[in-house]
Amino acid sequence: MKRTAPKTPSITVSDVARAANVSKATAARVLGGYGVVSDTIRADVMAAAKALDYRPNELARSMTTGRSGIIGVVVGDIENPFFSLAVRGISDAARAAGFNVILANSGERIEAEKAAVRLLIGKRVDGLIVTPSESRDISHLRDIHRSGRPLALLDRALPDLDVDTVTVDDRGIAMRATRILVDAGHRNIAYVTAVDAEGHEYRDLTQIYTSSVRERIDGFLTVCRDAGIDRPERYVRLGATSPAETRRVADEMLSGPDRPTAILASDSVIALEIFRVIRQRGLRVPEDISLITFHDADWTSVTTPPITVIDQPVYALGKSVAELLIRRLKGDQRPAERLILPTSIFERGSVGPPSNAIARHA
Amino acid sequence: MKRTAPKTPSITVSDVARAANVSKATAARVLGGYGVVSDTIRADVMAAAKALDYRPNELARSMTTGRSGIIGVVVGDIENPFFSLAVRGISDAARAAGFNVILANSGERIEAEKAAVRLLIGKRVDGLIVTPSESRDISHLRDIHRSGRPLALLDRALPDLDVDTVTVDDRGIAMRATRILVDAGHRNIAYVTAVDAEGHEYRDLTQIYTSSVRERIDGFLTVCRDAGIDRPERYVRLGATSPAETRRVADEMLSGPDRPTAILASDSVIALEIFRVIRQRGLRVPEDISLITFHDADWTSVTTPPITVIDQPVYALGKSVAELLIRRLKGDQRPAERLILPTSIFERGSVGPPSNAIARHA
DNA sequence: TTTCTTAAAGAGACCGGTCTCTTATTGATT
DNA sequence: AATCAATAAGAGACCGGTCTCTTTAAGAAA
Repeated sequence: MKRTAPKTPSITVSDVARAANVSKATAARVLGGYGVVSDTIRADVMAAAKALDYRPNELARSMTTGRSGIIGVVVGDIENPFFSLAVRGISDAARAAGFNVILANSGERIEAEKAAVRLLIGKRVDGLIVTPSESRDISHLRDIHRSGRPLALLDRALPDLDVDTVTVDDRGIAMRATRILVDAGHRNIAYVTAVDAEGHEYRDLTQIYTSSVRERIDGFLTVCRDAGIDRPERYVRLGATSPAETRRVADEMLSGPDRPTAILASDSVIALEIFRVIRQRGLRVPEDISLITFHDADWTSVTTPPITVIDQPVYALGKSVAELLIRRLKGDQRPAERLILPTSIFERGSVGPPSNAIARHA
Repeated sequence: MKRTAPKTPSITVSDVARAANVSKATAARVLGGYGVVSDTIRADVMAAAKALDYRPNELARSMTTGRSGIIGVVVGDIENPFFSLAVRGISDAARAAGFNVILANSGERIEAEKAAVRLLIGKRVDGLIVTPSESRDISHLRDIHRSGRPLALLDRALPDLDVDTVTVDDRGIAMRATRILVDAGHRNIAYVTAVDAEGHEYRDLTQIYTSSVRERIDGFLTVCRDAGIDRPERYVRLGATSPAETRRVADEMLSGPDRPTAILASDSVIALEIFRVIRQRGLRVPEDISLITFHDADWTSVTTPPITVIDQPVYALGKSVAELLIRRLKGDQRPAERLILPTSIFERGSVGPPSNAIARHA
């Protein structure tokens, strides 16, 4: 154990003031860019600052001002291209408004999310953007609110939390996607999501604490039921939390007695793994299995066949939520806004008629 | 303009001290977890803190200690899966050691990189990890060094800067990849990189200021020359800085009089776009064009055919550089280390014999 | 009982900025 | 020439922690 950190004696306003033969207050006015200073003195101070290579201590600055110029962002998984892209949207909007972004990963684990929020509040970020991984435990999000810092929600709404929120119409778009599959003749459609629940088996919507996924499943089931499919909830698969888990889920699903003829994947990372498993098992898309996935990830357009996707406006999602937050940071007081961005479907080549009837009899 | 920020009067040590009927110093000892305090007093203070919902102000804390517990990371482009993965490696190592990460994007622009470094130094991060976008202008990196903060370099070495560095053997692996193409019979091999230079035309290595890319081109040219290929530098293509630019470069390249029969792409984002263009032009991989890319990105294994890739140990790259930096932060004084991690090639299906001879006469 | 040692708590300076309040100087007004 | 306002610079408190130094109290040693 070292006794103390190797203090780096950096140049302070006082040092500059001394060198320029002015008071600390005056030097601070010049260096901080506030208050009124005569041109001659300003020049002197600037010269001294340059000579000494003065660098402001942002920490000290934001301690007194109470503002850090930083927006804290907590996302589920930065490696997921969905989030990378949303984060770029956030960063671009933030930079444009003179804010910086500090990024934290929750890994979709509520405890990590809480820790990240606590850290960011401790660092006195000016505001936070969070993708809440759960709707059950949102005490930490309430805390943000209570701490006086604005909070905005990305991609996932929380009915109980009245804050700026930007999402897409998950239920509606899931319905549209499901309808494409139903219209193609599918009756055995699987919905695969990373979200997990008690017992890893889907029973009903109240198990699902991620709002976007709940909405999607709701939409999916609604269309299935409308189409007269019996107990479609049987085909909802949970727990595709990692590539390995997804592979397990997919393997189990594809080797089971009644193999789905179509799959709706909740994100592109899951879809990629499912696509791999389909291939490995010697099955063809869409002849043997149809596939639609959320998020127009890079790879979906270069596979053979290219994948039909739900194109969420991911970049805009990030940009909008950041803009909403920044508006708040600038003192806007209007009631919380819930933005729902339009979403479309890119129909490519991964949907076809179901194979089972033909296959079984062949 | 609001007069002042909406001050949130947060609970401070003094508040807790008052509530617990002890001095500020004692409360601070309990809350800060240092010094000696009796068990009874400790309990009192803790109770008061809980009752008041005290949250330490990390800003104030790190101002006095001089330590922030934060590692600053400046990468070229977070959206590039290469960097996302490396950042995860960094984050994991950091978290394991009790550090947090603050991430900044340079967009491979030197000015943005400098601004990011300045910002992070201002925020008093404990150390920095940078992927230097240029080797020409490294004054800002020198500044870090001078400011007493440790710096570590990721993926790109700087001969002039004697700091901890983790890279791969870019030259060697480029040679291996090129040799695979040469051995398959190719004589017209293009190397496509995002790096740009004066005039956008490759002339010689001294134009290239990104060490990893310079190394790669060097390896590439060496093998080409050894194979007796005439002026292989003609086939080096610069400026694939964005998908649109890549498309432009690829289009120009593939419609030119002597179309390459094989392409070596400097990263997976470039390769994806090239693959798209190849497809659009009705060309086949590998029958018409062979393709190898750096980085084993997700999509490379699901295309038809799957792409032969150079598998860099990206996660390990991030993890190692973070570990090196953390070692420094803990006071290690040993001389700067330059780690070179081993790299391999996954031969998949995107390399075949050249087509031109046959194609031209067919 | 007195003195010495040690543990525990208190007082207050400090980090590096910001910002309010005060003072000195200058020019305009009558 | 005298008064007043406006401008520029200075003095010093403050933000919320940490940390050194001092004081107090209690137990051990003589």
